[in-house]
Amino acid sequence: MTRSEENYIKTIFHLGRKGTREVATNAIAELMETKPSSVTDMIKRLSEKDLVNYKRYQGVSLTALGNKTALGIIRKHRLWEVFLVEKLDFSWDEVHEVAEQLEHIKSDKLIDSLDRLLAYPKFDPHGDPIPDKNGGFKERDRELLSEVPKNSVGVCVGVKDSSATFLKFLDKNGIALGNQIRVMEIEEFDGSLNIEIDGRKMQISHVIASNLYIKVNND
Amino acid sequence: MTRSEENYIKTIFHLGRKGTREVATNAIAELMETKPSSVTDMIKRLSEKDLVNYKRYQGVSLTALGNKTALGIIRKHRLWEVFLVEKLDFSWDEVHEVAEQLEHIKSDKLIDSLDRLLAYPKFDPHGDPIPDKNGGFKERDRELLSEVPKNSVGVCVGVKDSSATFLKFLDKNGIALGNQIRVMEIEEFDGSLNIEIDGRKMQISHVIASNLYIKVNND
DNA sequence: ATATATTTTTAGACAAAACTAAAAATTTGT
DNA sequence: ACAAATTTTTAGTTTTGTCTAAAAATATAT
Ligand SMILES: [Mn+2]
Ligand SMILES: [Mn+2]
Ligand SMILES: [Mn+2]
Ligand SMILES: [Mn+2]
Repeated sequence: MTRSEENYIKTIFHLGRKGTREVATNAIAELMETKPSSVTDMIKRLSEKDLVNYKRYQGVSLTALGNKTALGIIRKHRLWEVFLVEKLDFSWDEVHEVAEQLEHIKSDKLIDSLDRLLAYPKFDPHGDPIPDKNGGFKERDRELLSEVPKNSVGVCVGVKDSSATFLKFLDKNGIALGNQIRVMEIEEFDGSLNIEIDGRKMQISHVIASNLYIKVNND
Repeated sequence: MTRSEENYIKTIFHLGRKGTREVATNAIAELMETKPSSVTDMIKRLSEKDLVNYKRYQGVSLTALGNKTALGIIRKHRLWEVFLVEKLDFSWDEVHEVAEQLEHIKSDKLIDSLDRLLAYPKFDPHGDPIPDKNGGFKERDRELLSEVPKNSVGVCVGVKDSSATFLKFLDKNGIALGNQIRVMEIEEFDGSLNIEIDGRKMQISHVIASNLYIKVNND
């Protein structure tokens, strides 16, 4: 598989999770910053190789083989992200770009050894689950901070938007994965929240809250 | 720079070390397992980018920029080889193939952090020197085992042929970098050697001896 | 010195992956 | 239901990097 094919497969996988079963040509083009005509060309090649199901004008979905391929790439991407943070002291806003390159390195032994070196991590630096060798992974039980009721208590376990700008914003405001969070007040007017995070009180906008995942303590 | 351009630059660098100043089109083609016509095409592109000096039919050589580029790639290649051996328990015959891929990853921060993680190694698993950030490196003082006189004593510091087959042969016969070597006898007839290696006596053929570098103890 | 052999370059083709512009199919609005 | 808007596909180019076959330059051998 070429690098480009792998990137398409990964994008189709991500778009297939959210939203509808069949992924639209335009959606792929937009996410990959390419043109719809290029997407159509590539989809045909992928269809030829039995990685996607494709009927023209009907959108595209991954075959079983395509799905397995996608999970393999995502496993590599996320393991490399952990490596960069844990072993090379990268910050969580710097890892994605490099992982985009590293995810295409082909060597089973390499990725298995990396997994062992990192002590088989289950989640990447953004709180996203890492598929195991066989592509299996459990989506962690979590909710957007913007969706939980007042007085909820939990721990911050992930980000929805993992852009560098958002992550740096969180750093600046001392918000990190693992922090204890209590929702003190939800402002009707603009949806902003008063929270207590690791003992410290602060106010965050609705936009911020809708990009933070927490695991609620259910007693 | 594209991956392919980088591979050409690296090959021209290696061929330029040994042998003559100007590198022949055919030599590049042979080493890269490609056709001479493809080489000519690429050389023109590299010349356009000021990475090589080229006058048709006169062979090719690296410019200052090309040289610096080559050293950067070789630095990455060798650091990754050290990483694979030291951190991921690869054997020295397994690292080259993966390093061929990893050497093309683009991130200064990545390679500097890797260098730090590995404690700034000076040599790769095959005894080849690792250029520093600025492309500087000192070729270690060493000689082929086949060229030193009888009774020489020294330490094994590198291999000339670093193919997996040769390296596995060395493993099988318990020969490794760092071993103490004494040349007991040189057989006139076939150039084979009787050596004592880490206290153990053995006989090795001329071919083997001419692919092992030793640093002779000069007293 | 001249014919022969070797090396290198050119010319023309091809595949991958992208693009633009235009056509075709589908969806939406009234 | 039908026109308009949107989405998707096709057709035709482009760039990178490769190839084969043929031509040109250089090296070698008698
Ligand atoms: Mn990422
Ligand atoms: Mn991630
Ligand atoms: Mn190597
Ligand atoms: Mn090496």
